[in-house]
Order: sequence, then C-alpha cells, then structure tokens
Amino acid sequence: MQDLAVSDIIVRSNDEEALGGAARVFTFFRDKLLSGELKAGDRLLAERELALALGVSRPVLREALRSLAMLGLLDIRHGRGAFVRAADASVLGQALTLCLAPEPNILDDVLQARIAIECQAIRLACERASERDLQALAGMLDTLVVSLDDPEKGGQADYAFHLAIVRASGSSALMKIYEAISPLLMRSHVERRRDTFREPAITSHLVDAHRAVFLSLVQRDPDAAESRLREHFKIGDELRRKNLFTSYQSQASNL
Amino acid sequence: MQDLAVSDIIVRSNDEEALGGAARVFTFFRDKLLSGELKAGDRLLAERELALALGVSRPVLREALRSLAMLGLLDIRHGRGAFVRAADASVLGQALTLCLAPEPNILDDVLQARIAIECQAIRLACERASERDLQALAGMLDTLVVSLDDPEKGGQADYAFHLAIVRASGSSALMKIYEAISPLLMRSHVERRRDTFREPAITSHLVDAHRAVFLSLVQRDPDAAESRLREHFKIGDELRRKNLFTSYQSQASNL
DNA sequence: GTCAGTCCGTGGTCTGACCACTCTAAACCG
DNA sequence: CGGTTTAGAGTGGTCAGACCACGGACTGAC
Repeated sequence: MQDLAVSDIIVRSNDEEALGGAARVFTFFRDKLLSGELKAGDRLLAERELALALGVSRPVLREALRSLAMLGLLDIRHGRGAFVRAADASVLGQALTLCLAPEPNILDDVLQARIAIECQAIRLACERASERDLQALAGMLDTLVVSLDDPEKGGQADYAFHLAIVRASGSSALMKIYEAISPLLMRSHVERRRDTFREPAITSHLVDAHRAVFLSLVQRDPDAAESRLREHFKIGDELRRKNLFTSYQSQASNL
Repeated sequence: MQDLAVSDIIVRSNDEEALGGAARVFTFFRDKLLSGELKAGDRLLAERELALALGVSRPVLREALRSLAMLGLLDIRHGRGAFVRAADASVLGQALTLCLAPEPNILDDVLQARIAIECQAIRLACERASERDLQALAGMLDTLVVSLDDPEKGGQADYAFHLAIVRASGSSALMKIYEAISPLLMRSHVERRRDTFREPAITSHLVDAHRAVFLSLVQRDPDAAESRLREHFKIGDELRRKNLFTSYQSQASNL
C-alpha cells in the first residue's frame, strides 16, 4: 500500500464507515447528483485522478462508476470520459419490470396502474392544460382518425394521445411513472391493435371515446373527463375480450 | 438455495456484441433474473469461477455484480458469496427519487401520484377486497382513532390505513408504485401531522373521512369510495393550508 | 485549405497478488 | 467424552501495474 495522505484518513472516518469502498464512492456521487452539485452534461475527472482523489484504487472506483452508469445516471464513453446524464424514465421502467417480474398477471396489473395515472392526470389537465396542450391533443386526435387502418401507426397515435393527456397534467411525477410503465404496456398494445383494427365496432368506439374525452377536457370538466376515460377503458376492455372470444371460436371451428 | 451449474453458463458466445464486457455480464444475469432462472435465495458461483466461466476477468465480473447489487438484485456478503435477492420496492423508490430530483414541486407532484394510485386502488378494492382485508382495515381505523394525539403513531396509523387500501386492491403493480413513492411522502407527512394534531377541526375530519371511506368500501361502492377519498384529500389539503396560514400569522404577530 | 498521420489522454481489460471475513472441522483441553 | 479453541479453506475486497482500444487534437505534408 502506498502512502496514505492524512486528509484521506480524516475524511474517511467522518464518512459512512460500514459501507464498502465501492458503495461509499457510489453514494458519494449519488448525493452530488441529488443535491444538484453535479448536473447533466458535467464531465467527471479521469478515472485515475478520481481514484487518487477519493483514496481508492481504480477497480473500486470503476465498480462505483459502472453502477451509476447501469442506473442511467452516467454516460461513460470510451476514450472520452464519464458524463453526467439527464434523469431518464427508462431506468424507472427497468426497475419496475424487475420488481414486477416474479408477479403473475403483471399485464393486467400494469393496466390498472395506467388507468390510475391517466384518470388523475386528466383531472389535473382540466385545471392546468394550456391552449398549446389542447391544440396538441386536437392534432393527435386527427392523426388517430386517419391512421385507424394501420395497426402500427394507429397504436402509436393512440399512445401519443394518452401520453399527451398525462403531459398536459403538468405533473412530472405522473409523467415519469407513466413513462415507466409504458414499455410494459406497449407489447400488448400493438398486438391488440393488430387483432382488432378491422372490427368496425372497435374502431368507431375508439374515435368516439377519444373525442368525448377530449371534449370534456376542453370544457374543463374533471368529473366528466374522468368518467369518460374510465368508460373508454372499460368498453375497450370488453370489446377486446369479445373479439378474443370470437377469434378463438373461429379457430375452434377450423379444426 | 442451490449453486449455479457451470454448464448453465457456457452457451453464450454469439450473444450481444457491441456491449462492453461488464454490460454484457450485467444483462446476462438480469435476464436470468427476469426469466426466473435465478430465484431469490440462490447462491452464485464464486467470483473467480464465474469470471472463468463467462470468459472475463474478475474486475469486469465484479463491475457487473456490483451494479446488480446496487440495484438491489444481489446481496453480496464478504466471505460468504453473492445471493439473489427478492425484488424490493426500495430500489424503485430510489430510482424515482433520482428521476424527480431536478424537478421543482416534487412533493406536491408526488402527492398527485399518490392520489392517483389510491383512487384506482380503492375502486379495485371494492371489487376484490376479502373479508380479511376489511377486518384489517377496521383494525387500523381503531388504531388511528386511539393514536390521534400522538403525531408519530398517528402518522404511522394513517399511512398503514392507506397502504392497506392499496393492498386490498390486490394489484401488485399499484402496491409497488405506492411503496416507491411512500418514502418521498413520509418526510412531509409526519411534519404536517406534528403541526396539525392539536387542531380539533383537523383531527375530527381525519376520523370522519377515514371512516366514510371505509364504509363505502364495505358497501363495495366504487364511485362513493373514490369520491369520499378525493374529498378526504381535498379537505385535508385545505385544512393544512389554512393551518399553515394561521401559524404564519401568529409567527408574524410575535415579531 | 485540406487531408493524412501521429500522439496523447481517456476508458477497457487483464494479471497476480495480498488482505479480511466467515465458516467448518480438526485439534486441544477439561 | 464434551466443550472450546484454533487453524485452514473458501470467499469477497482491494490493490498495483501493465497493456490495449478508442477518440480527438495537433501537426505535418500535399
């Protein structure tokens, strides 16, 4: 072991003591991130310098930096350096996926979370939505109508519309959580769309329901908006079940 | 609790290519976790053996394992080994905190998320709550009443009651998200309680509101339950603001 | 002025060694 | 024989130094 600077010893003893080296460095940077002392875009010192400054070896420092990178907090680029990254909901989504992995019925469950977020979001949106938000929603409604016959585009337009509602709520917490659960929803969303886009009952409901929700939002009526949104989810669910049933039936008759 | 066989590992040579070594090992284990091939309590091979089996050096392997440990997926214990850990919502909470750190008004924002989750949860609970769930809630209601004059216990009882509602929804996704945001709420919750527990208007509202919510739940009336819950949040918020106002007023008169 | 090649700073990886902790089982003592 | 102590093996924790691979900047030639 090389010479140990006295200052290093003092700093260490005042720090958390029970934590391992890597964990100590990890929390060190995490706290800098939380306190805003490190902002997105900042560049960290070189690994060799950091290791020296923090009084740990390079492998230990790397374990900490790698952990931060895996959490999406750092962007480490070969030959360039380590950069602080803007907070990203994708990590949240991954964490949620990991947490929910062992549970059964996740899909239906996550759908419940989606309904929860959206219903609260639209209430807030009724209070807070700006003219621009409403115009954006109107545009998405149009996109949704013209892309009814394309499962891919239609699904995206549908998602964009609902996402815009959450955005119009002006609540970043709702937004982040919604983004976090979105990837889990996506998988089934497009599939369902592909199964149902030829059913007139479903496509007509789709347009009517979204339009009704939008109108309530324009009228800034939270109760109406929420109940129409709930209606939309409920009917959509029923139609999908019905469609699933008939498709199974036709499969059975083909045997 | 069983060791991971080396044969389980060898297969992966044509895997993802662009990823760095540590990232590759990381996703390797993450996928094993997601697929259920690795369950909570399983013990990993020793680092030296794993490194050999995966074809990477020990430092690289350690970067990956440390990352998994930081995510709460692994429990690495000095002198004993690395064990797979049960999914934990605390990581979700940390990730959320990190994501929301740069945002202003997080507290109010997270409260909106809380309302969202609970309102949906109580609707589901009206459908799904078991007799046991209801009895548990009844018990918590009693605890809440008898601990009105203790900010600490009262706050805990309050939280326990609301958590029990979410649990009664039977949705693990709602539950996880609720647990994730709870720590962010806790901070303000106890403080508020300390400021307001001597106000008769507030404490009486507290009991009435919780009881009303509970009764609607017993009657399995989703609309009533949700609206009473919203009422509870709304009035609680107003009372706190009012109390905050008068306390500022009295401070001013003391100057 | 543009392009190419070189050089330097950076992260990426490896090796081999040693330390610290935990458990176990053998050795020891009563 | 039974309980205690101790030595060993196996594990993670840390370290130092070296080398490779990538990216950008500088410099030289054209």
